[in-house]
Amino acid sequence: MALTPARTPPGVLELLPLDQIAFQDMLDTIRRNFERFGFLPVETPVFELTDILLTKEGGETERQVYFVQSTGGLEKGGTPELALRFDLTVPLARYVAEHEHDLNFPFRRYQMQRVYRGERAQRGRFREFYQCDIDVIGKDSLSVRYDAELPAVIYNVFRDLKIGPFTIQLNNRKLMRGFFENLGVADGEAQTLVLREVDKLDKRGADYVRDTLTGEAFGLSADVVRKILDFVAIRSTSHADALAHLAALGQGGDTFNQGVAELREVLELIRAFGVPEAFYALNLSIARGLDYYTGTVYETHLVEHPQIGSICSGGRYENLAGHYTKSHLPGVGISIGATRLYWQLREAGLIGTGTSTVDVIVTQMDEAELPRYLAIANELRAAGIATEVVLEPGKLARQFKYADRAGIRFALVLGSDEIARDAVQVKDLRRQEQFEVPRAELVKTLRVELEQAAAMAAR
RNA sequence: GUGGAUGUAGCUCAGCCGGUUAGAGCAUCGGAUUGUGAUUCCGAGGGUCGCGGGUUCGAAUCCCGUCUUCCACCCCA
Repeated sequence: MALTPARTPPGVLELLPLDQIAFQDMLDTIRRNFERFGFLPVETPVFELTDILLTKEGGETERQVYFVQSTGGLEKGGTPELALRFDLTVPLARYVAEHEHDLNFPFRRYQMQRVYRGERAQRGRFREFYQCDIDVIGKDSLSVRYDAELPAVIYNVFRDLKIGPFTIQLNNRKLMRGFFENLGVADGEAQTLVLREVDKLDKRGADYVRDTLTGEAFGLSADVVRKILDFVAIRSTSHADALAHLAALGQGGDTFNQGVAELREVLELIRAFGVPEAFYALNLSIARGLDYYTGTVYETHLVEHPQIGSICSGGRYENLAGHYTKSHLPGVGISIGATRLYWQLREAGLIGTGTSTVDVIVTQMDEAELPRYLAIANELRAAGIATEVVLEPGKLARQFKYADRAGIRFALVLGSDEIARDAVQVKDLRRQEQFEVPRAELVKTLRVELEQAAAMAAR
């Protein structure tokens, strides 16, 4: 019989156990901080009704969505009834609209689940990946103060992930739109297109963007383009510098002035939220491609690894669920693409394999003593120590090799000698040390060893 | 979805002006006086050379097609 090659479809990230542990550690850190800031957990199904997901009718969305079809439906043909979610924001909108009367507003939710996009697979781009989102949804209105809270969450998350210095970069869509209006680019659609080009500044360089904007597609004058590029080049180097830049912008139209005022308030509050000023900055080139952002927008970059790009982004939107409810539900949210982040951190050497979740392995010296080994394991487990017992007889060398490859740090050895002395040999495979402890002190000793190991790992 | 490159062992690759049984390193598995791993030594398994067709006495090697993967664009986490 011909074998079917065992392989994953392209565009997925499947990990070996120790890597999976490292990835889960990352998710745990993110979740812990989301909860610390008082966000509530929500999970939604991987698939939604097709008409819910495709309300936007955007060609891009439809091209990237995976449809889900039952066998019966397949025979009937037509557009499938179900589709896989491609982000967590659309499901959130549906969720909030559906449960509107049972939710407490402002509604603060976090959600960490996989999403699916039918993209052409490429390095560091996935078709199945985790998003870790937090959003705050207001009823009728939502203070701009929440726009300042999210950077505080971001700061706490990435500080705890210990992946080096980073900058949360801020901009405001109102400021951008107001600025474009002043230049005569009044049409919303055109502004979006210009913003999208401006977003490529860091990647493609000023010359490319200048050529595009003065070219046929946009037809802007050289003077206007120069003003845009100068404006968009503004970056702050400190809190005071950011405020000075805002002050220097002067007055524009209503939209422009509102954008400036919002940015000023957000900046002031970010500081009050306790984010050190080295970790946030004004960057007027941050545009974000998504057209539903209406105010504050964020991107976060690692200072020492700019090639990684944004590791967390989001912003303010004026009305979350307009497709599903007449209620006006403004919100602000951010998203961490955990799968890509993990993958890139690993590529950059910033994250290694995890530590095995198994603390101790009980080796099998003497098959007849198996009940004794199992009793010890039960005692350790009761004390909260994750323990594995070797159940099949075999050479000790093999057992150690197994433990080593599994990344299990401590191995217990109990043969007739130790049993006679009522003692246990504890071998630390990492430090290549072995010592004997009285049987009665085993749990206490292992606890101390494990605490030390954890403390060393945390440094 | 558009354009460009790639394809030899599980992985990284060598072999390619056509010529005997296709190689290396790493990995895997086994052994080195029976209670100690990752280091050392010895040995073993593993490839219809992406797939199909063509040229030829003879193809991993040349030609055509096809698929795959990768890169860029689009878009984005």
